[in-house]
Amino acid sequence: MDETLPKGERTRQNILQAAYALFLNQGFHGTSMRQIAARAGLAPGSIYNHFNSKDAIWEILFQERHPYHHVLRILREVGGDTIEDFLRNAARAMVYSLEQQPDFLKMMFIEIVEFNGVHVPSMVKTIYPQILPFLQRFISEEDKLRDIPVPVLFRSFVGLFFSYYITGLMLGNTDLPIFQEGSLEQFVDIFLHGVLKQLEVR
Amino acid sequence: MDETLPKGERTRQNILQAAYALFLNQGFHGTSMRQIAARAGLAPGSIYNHFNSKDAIWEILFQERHPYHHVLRILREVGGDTIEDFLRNAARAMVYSLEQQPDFLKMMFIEIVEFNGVHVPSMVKTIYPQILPFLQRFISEEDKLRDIPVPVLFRSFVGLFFSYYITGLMLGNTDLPIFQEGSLEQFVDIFLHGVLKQLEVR
DNA sequence: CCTACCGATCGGTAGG
DNA sequence: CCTACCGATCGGTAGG
Repeated sequence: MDETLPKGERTRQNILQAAYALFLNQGFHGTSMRQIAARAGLAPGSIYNHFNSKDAIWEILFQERHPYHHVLRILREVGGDTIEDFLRNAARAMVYSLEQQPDFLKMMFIEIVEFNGVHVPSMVKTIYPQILPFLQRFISEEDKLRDIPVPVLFRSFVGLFFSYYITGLMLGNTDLPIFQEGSLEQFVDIFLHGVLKQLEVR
Repeated sequence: MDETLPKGERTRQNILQAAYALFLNQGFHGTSMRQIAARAGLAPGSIYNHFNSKDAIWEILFQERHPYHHVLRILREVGGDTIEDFLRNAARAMVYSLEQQPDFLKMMFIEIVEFNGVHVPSMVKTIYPQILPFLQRFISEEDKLRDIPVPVLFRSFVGLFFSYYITGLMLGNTDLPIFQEGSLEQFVDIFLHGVLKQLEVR
């Protein structure tokens, strides 16, 4: 934890970090304020010096730690001369992220299961301007792409990782052949082949 | 409700139906036994004549109403001369199901968010034999398919609907152009193009 | 003696 | 930031 922060802000961050870890593991309603306080090293009532309610903690976390921050950062940082390279590199970066913190997509699932998505519209308003540059990138290379609306392309690409994540969890930690290493690379390959007019021979 | 059932069984089914509806709307920990009882037309304590605990209710529901029943029934019932027709018909049936009961995939999200997937492995054991015939179908038409492991194909197809569902919720009920009618048809089109060696001209 | 269920209440914990 | 505590409600069980 950053020692240079004012003490109050440090405590606030401790609470957020504790809540984030607990919510991802137990869900929102499965986590008590007492658990959060204990993990943050506080007395139960002290959280309310920093947040008005349990819901308020979720609202902050959903804004500040929504997976879209991570996904957009990846999309911004990866290079690629062609749209194909760009998508492959982005997918590879997503694989790496999912390995590093396998649960970071869970934020979205918690919002849907426990809040019925009530915080989603305002989040979309925030995201939308940040998505436009990438839609632009698809549009600028439209000649290489099949005739599919660009927003659908983008949605389909993002959906790929949810598809991979949820089916992975559905298959569980079984040894069935259906669950094998490298599947995501193959998911991406199916997507690229489905989206590009022609694929380079590789 | 079936009047021919013995009264005890009828009550049991009322409880399961009430719990199912409430869990899909509020999540597991967000639903109280009292709410379930009220919706089933019972006194709060009476549930315990039929189930030992709240968890026991979830375990039954996760077994009996898991989306895989629905998905496998669709796959069994739809026809199609070619693998392409089969996949398109199956996808169309899934679209219809998602329109009729938009939340039926939520079961899986609740299990992941609120139970960390502890009930998944035993469910997979039950499913696996029922999946094999469809894998077989892919294998029998392998000559029409690109060189992708069949289990990955199947997983990718199932994942398509989760991808569509979750990105739909992420986009919320906004009027943004990214969310448009017919997107799922286009998702399926991308998948088919990504999976088939050649697509019929249409 | 069984089932299905009641009103009331158990020990603990929820958010505040 | 803590201790102490509230109104209410939690999941689960009592006797009849």
